Amino acid sequence: MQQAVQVLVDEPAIDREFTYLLPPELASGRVPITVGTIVRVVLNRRRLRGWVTELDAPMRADLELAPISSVVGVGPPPHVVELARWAAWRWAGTRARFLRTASPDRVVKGLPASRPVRLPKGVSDDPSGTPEWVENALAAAVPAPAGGGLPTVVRLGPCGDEWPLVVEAVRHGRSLVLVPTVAWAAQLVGRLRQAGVSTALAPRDWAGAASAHAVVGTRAGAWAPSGRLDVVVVLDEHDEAYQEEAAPTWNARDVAVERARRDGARCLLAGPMPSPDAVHIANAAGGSTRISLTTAPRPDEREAWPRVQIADRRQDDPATGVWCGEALAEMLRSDGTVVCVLNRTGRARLAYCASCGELARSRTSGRALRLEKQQFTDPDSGEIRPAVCEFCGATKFRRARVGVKGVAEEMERLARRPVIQVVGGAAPDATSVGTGPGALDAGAGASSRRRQPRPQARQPALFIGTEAVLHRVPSADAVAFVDFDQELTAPRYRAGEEAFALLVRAARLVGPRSGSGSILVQTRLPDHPVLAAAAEADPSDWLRAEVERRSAMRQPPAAAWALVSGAAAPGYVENLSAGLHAEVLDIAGPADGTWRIRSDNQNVLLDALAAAERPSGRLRVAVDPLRA
DNA sequence: CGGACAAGCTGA
DNA sequence: CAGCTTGTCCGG
Repeated sequence: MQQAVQVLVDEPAIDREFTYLLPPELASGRVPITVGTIVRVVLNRRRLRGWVTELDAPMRADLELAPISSVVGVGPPPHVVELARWAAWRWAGTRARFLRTASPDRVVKGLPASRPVRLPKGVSDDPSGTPEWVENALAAAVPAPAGGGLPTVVRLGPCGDEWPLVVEAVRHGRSLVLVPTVAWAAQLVGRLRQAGVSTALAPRDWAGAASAHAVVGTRAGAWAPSGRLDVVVVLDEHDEAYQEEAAPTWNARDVAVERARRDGARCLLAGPMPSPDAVHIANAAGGSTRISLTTAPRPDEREAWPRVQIADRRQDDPATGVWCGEALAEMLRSDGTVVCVLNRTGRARLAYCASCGELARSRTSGRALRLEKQQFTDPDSGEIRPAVCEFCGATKFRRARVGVKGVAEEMERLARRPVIQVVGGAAPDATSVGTGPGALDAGAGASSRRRQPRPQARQPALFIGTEAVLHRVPSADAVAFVDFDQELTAPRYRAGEEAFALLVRAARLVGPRSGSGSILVQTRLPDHPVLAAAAEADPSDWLRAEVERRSAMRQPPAAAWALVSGAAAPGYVENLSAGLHAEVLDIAGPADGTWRIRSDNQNVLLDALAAAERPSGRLRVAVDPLRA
């Protein structure tokens, strides 16, 4: 009698399993047939790839089963196939999408034999020893039996050394370490190997990850084919690089946390600024119990932040310059490497009081108000009120409006040296097209020769650019944010978090407090919690306020959101509102063809999304997207 | 998704 | 009513 297996075809639009016969010659071939094995099948005259999802599927007497055409190669191990099932629920996507991410990009015919676990002897010889707080962090992350453990949040300054944490992790067993960039991953892999730890870079060395003691990976690394893990570490867990922008909007940190939970592994969410999401995850399922937080000792954390100088623009005479205050002017005249950041979005229109300099902001959300014809418009509530300064009662306002190009030209005159403009795609590693970096010659704005600026750390230079500049320039003596209010008041619920992340990046460019580097922030909101946190090298107060605000405004992670759009959206939303828990769903829309479904309980939302029937046609469901 | 097949529209 | 478009269904 022939064996039959279930196969999930690699066609997200189909998202169904089919039964196929497994011919004996394929069952005993070179590639072992397990759950996850990648096969080729014919479905409706089309040849498709697919994954085996079940061995020994029941025979179907009612139809003539087709055989599997061929075995392509090794696929994700069974527990990762299960993880993909969970992720499909968690982000309202199809399993095929996740299994693709979890599969090797080239055919793998066999895995290397699992090497005997060799604990890193070399690293334990480190004369300085393991810092006590690192030991505490690992100890705090002891997994509860039966996968009930919660992650520990670990806080260390932006220039702090994460190496002891990584060493301590691999010492505790088989580890998965996630980092936001390939460069960082490669550097960690090299260091671990040098220390004698068998290490694979995921997802690049897919097959190697199956047997390595330590796996270091970027976003897709969360899907590495490792066996049962003992420790999961996510470095810079706040970094947006972990989140997939296209639907399904999955986040590698969250996948890693779930993986740790399933394996009963210790889980550490580390970084200089714990994200509200991490706090939520570590916060015993949203209850009010205290979160597990380990921080580097205060002196260490303080040392790991550079000095942050806050230039209060309210006190500057507007006549001296629209974009440049005294402190910045002085910094520009210095002869070190200076990086100026200006996220010029032409649409950002800020208004500030002509007499006291205070920025006009919404009382509820803190977002910048729009000034139109002597009236303020609140971008959140749509409320309109007369333009009167809340602080001094004056009625005259000025508009702040600055762009990279104009500033670059003035900056050259001021600094008396060439300014290198770096404007590019927002994605740090993406090759930018069109607006690629080019050098500006002094005075001449229109240099026709465009070339990559190979930023040399040795040679002092003056850079200006959008936040992309923080990804391109490796180090600097100073970083200046020309107009930080734009970041602080951007019309996105994560604006504060993103602004803080920029300061973290800047901190890494200029180095720790004991060095000579510094950050300068021009602002009309000098008391903003984000700025206070960076200046004090302590994000505690900011985090507390941010978590409270998200909770009060029912924003993620306090509430779960799903944005639904596409041709099939109207029918799908109708099915949702007719569903079982419709009364606890908050359905709003459509606005620009997009509905927003909200619930205070994530499980309720996700179960409802999964239960509602999807009409045929294009449908995009984005769960907790970054921008909403 | 993409092929099959049915139902609807058009023009000589 | 052939010849074409448009829509719905379904796959092992």
